[in-house]
Amino acid sequence: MKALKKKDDGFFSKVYMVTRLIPYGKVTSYGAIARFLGTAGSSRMVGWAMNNAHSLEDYIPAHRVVNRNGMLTGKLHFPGTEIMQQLLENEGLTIENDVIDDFEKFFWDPNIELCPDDTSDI
DNA sequence: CGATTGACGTACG
DNA sequence: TCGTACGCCAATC
Repeated sequence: MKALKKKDDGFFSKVYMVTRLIPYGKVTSYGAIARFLGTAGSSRMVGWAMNNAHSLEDYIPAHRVVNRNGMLTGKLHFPGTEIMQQLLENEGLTIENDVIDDFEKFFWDPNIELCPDDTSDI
């Protein structure tokens, strides 16, 4: 059964997995991911994972992950100060004053979309 | 090896 | 209602 079980080495792998699953034109929050992983209070780790994501070979759409307020807090960490905003706008979102307009409208909750029940076995 | 930091979130005053 | 303090876990200095 281990084969079926992804046995994510840890918190980070899960974060990357979920982040990669974020559909085009959608965004999510660190807290949502953290909660999906079962560690709602460890939202900080999600941010750390994003920081480490730059070293990953896999492409991690970190620009689709924002804070609870829908603010592009991590945009400063991108190669360009406006890269994150540009990417989101390219996906059809509207960024105003570094804040996503209608954030909840584009919000993508992994707990709902990914069916947490499935992860129980996978 | 110990202390600090870190792309957040929640609780409390 | 707004501002400040604390907690989470891992990585870095």
